[in-house]
Amino acid sequence: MTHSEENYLKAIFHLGRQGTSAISTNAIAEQMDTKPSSVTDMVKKLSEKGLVHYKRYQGVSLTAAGRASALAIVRKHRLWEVFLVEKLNFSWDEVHEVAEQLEHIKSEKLIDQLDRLLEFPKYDPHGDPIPGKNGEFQERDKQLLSKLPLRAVGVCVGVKDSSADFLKFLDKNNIALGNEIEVLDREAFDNSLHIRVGDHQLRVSHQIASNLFVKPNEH
Amino acid sequence: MTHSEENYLKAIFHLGRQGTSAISTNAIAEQMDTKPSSVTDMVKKLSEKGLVHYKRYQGVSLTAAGRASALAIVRKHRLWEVFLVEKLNFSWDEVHEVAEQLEHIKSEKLIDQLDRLLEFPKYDPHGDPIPGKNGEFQERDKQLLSKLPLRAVGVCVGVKDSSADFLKFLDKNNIALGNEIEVLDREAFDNSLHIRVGDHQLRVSHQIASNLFVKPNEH
DNA sequence: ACAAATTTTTAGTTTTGTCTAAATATAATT
DNA sequence: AATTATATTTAGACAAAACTAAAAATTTGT
Repeated sequence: MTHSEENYLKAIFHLGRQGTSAISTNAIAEQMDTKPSSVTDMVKKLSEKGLVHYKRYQGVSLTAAGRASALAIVRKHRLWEVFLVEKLNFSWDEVHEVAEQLEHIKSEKLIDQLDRLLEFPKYDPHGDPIPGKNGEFQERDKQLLSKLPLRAVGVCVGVKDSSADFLKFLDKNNIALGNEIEVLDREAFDNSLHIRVGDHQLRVSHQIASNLFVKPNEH
Repeated sequence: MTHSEENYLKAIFHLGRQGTSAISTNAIAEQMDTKPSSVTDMVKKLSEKGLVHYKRYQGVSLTAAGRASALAIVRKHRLWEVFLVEKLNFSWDEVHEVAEQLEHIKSEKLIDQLDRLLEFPKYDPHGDPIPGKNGEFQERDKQLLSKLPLRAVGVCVGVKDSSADFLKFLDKNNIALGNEIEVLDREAFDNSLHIRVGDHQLRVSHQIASNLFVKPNEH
């Protein structure tokens, strides 16, 4: 499988996670920063290889084989991200670009051993789950910070937007995965929040709060 | 720079290490398992980019810029080989194929940090020197085992042929980098050697002995 | 339900890196 | 030095993956 084919499968997989219907040509083109006509070409090719279901004008979806391939790529991408952060001192806003390259390296032993070196991590540096060898993975029990009720306490477990800008903002404000977050107050006017992160407090806009995942404390 | 361009530069660099004259189109084609006409095409392109000196029918050599690029690739290749052996339990006959892929990953921070993680190794798993960030490296003081005089003692520091077959042979016979080797006897008829490796003894053919580098003990 | 707007596909072109087959230059042999 | 052999380059073609512009299908709006 070529790099390009892998990138298409990954994009289709990610689009499929959001809305669950058939994926449109235009959506793929936008996600991949390419032209719809290029998508049509590639989708035909993937269809002939049995990796996607495709009828013209009807959108695309992954076959079982396509989904398995996509999960294998996501697995590699996320394991490499963990490696970069844990072993090579990358910050979480720096990993994506390099992992996009590393995810295409072909060697089963490489990935198995990387998994072992990292002690079989379950989540990547953005809190997203890492599929296992057979593609199995469970989404973590998480909620957007913006959905948390007043006085609720949770642990920061992930981000929805993983753009460098957002991640740098979090770094700058000392918000990291694993931090305890409490909702102290909510401003009715603009839905901004007053929160406690560990032992410091700050105000965050609704936009920030609706891109941060927390695992709510039970009790 | 594309993967293909990088592979050509690396091949030209390696050919240049053996004989020091201009490199022929055919030699490059053979090294890269491609056709001479393809080499001509690529060499023209590299020449336009200022990476090689080229006059038609006159062979090729690296410019300073081309040499620097080649050294950067060799550096990456060899650092990845160390990583695979030291951190991921690869054996020295398994590393080449995967390192060929990893060497093309583009990220300066990645390589700097990998270098640090591995504690700035000077040699790769085959005993070849790893160029520094600025391309500087010194060939180790080494000799072919076949050139060693009777009774001489040396330390195994590298291989000339790094094919999987040869490396597997060495593994099978418990010969590894760092082992002490002594030449006990030489058979005049076929130049085969009776040697001691650490605390075991064996006979090796001239062909084996002329592909194994040792650092002769001073004394 | 029909026209307008949008989405998707087709047709034809480009670039990169490869190839084959033919032509040309260099090297070797007698 | 002429001829043969070998090495190298040119010319033309192809596959992959992208693009543009135009055509066709679908969806939307009234």
